[in-house]
Amino acid sequence: MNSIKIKTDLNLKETFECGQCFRWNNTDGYYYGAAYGKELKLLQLKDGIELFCSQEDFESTWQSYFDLEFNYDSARKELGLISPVLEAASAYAPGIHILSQEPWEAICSFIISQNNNIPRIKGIIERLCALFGEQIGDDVYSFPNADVISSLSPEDLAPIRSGFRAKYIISAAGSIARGEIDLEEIKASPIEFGRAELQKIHGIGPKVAECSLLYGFHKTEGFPIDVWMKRAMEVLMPGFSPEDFGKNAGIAQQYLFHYSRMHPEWFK
DNA sequence: GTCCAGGTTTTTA
DNA sequence: TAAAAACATGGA
Repeated sequence: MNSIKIKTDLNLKETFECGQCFRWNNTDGYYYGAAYGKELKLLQLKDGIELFCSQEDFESTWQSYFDLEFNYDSARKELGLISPVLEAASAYAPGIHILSQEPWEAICSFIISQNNNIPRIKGIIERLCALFGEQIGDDVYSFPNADVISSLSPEDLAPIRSGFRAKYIISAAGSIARGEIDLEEIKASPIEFGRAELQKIHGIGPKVAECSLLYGFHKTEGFPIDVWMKRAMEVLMPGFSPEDFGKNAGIAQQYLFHYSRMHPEWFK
């Protein structure tokens, strides 16, 4: 397998473990995962990353998936001017990139995330892929598309143990498979359209919609507010609102979310 | 046994 | 209309 070395500030550990994605795992120093129907193995280098894939796959999929062309350094500098706390949060994990996940995967994953914890979310998604995705490698499966999921019953989903969220997953898949919710149109439209459209889906409220838009549609002005971000804004950024962070609010959100989750003692 | 987890829906007052 | 309870599951 040939590999490609890229010079970048992207840090795999920070990016994969900051709560935006659920399908990447570290084994013996390498990261393994899948997206867009392709598996990938990665290695962190001192001044970049090494991807074990073809040049073609890099250019068609991974370059944009990992947001390698965006200047995070200048975004961090701009955000740092807003407040010292935000400057500290962005310096805490400066290698975080906002991934461009597949829209349906992001929608489905964050439906599963509601009132749930990250290890269990990962387990549910892993079982969902293994049972209903296509095999694309040695014990690696694609994320099952909405058409496949829409034809299932809650009983079919019982083995993934998603609990009360099963009916939401099936309902969302149906809305998308039937074309009632147009993912392409959301991608091409301003974020307000996506917020309204996604919240028409049974089981999607403001927070899951916002996560889907930021992580699945790369709407970087998106600013998901969960229990952590609510506390983080109250304690770390009093007087500020998401609009103060501008077009890179989503990046600010990710820095603050990760910074807060790594310091739970601040919110006791 | 109780509490909590990157919320949302349903029920209740 | 707004606040509280219910929703499945599993680890602490």
